[in-house]
Amino acid sequence: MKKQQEILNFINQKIEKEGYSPSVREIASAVGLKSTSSVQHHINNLVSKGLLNKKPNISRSFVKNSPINNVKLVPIIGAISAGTPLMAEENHIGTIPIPEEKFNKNLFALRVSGDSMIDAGIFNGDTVVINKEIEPKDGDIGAFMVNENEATIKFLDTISGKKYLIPANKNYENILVNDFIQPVGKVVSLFRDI
Amino acid sequence: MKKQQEILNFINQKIEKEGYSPSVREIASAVGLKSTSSVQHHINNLVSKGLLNKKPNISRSFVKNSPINNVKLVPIIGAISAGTPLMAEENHIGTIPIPEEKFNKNLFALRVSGDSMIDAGIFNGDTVVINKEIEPKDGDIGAFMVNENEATIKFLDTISGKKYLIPANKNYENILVNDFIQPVGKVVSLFRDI
DNA sequence: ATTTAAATCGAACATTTGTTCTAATTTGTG
DNA sequence: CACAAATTAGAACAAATGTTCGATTTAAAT
Repeated sequence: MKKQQEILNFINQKIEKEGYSPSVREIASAVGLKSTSSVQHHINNLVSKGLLNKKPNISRSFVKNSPINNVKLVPIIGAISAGTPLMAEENHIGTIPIPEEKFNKNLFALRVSGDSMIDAGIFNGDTVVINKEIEPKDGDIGAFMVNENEATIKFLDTISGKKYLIPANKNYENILVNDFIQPVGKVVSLFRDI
Repeated sequence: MKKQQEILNFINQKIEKEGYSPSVREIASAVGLKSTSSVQHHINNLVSKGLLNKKPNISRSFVKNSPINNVKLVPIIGAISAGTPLMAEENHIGTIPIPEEKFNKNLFALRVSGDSMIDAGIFNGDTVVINKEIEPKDGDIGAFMVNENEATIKFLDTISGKKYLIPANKNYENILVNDFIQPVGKVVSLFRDI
């Protein structure tokens, strides 16, 4: 019973460390068994218990059942160079890991520049994740293209019948939404290195 | 040149989808090559270019060079129940993905409760990542055990020769550091769902 | 068209590898 | 101790697999 756990640990550890599965003989020598059939015996038990995944007759086909597979990477957009579209490859300055349950294909991340949202706890240098599928509604924090090349993070709200981009910093003015301001998506997460 | 990309894509795709590497023959039939040596030829090129990792003479030992492998999971600590140590399993309320370059074994995450650090942009419900290896210095934001069961996030600083935990909210008082207050680590990252 | 280089093929070989079978050994139980 | 069950060992085998070599075809360059 303890050998099975030992085998399971070694398999996961090997995949984690080396990037590929161990062979039955590598397992045998790692856990101190002299016969491959002893390993096979435990493997069969682990598989029938659902604790281990493998394909029959295929070498090194153990599959790691680790939560690390439930992570997706989202591109981070940095400075937007003139004329290039927002999501262009040359604007990507990194990636950010996102748990899969929050993930969909229309997420991306934006490096925040400036302190116009400081009262909302969004600081210069922070990274915000934006869901392009959700159009920001009144009261939401959204990302907007204010001209062809510049993206900004602001609250959206309606004041006396007109839509405004509203900074969270009294030193900045509200911006009346005109036809040249286009919503990109809703801000859904925030990351900061301290 | 295009075949090499095709092979690389198939390998990564296979690992991503199945969880283990393809064999040379599986690659051959997937990309439409009739000889294993043709595949071998391209594999050698890819390896010497540094675009592919594999161990010689070991089957299915291709290593996916995807950035998703460079992600580690860090436990999130929620409410600390009475009497249980900070890192006890029962306090873990989730995990948070962290890029590997920032990762070391002494990271964990804490769900922030309260608004005492609101002026530092740390809000109620945020998740902060704490490095237990770094003892917070003056000016740093750190996590501290204020009694056996309660952790708090505060600035640390020295005022007229005495150490204080300093909230970032004028509605809260500074806390004089006594023997019952122990540093846990330095706050290094912050995550927020919006 | 001629030459050169690159890509592909076909076959073969030596290991590696998963699997099976039976026997020996250890462990647990009454 | 005696017995049954679980674990391990040993050997063997067929299939899978990585690799190499020389020949052939294809593509590129002169």
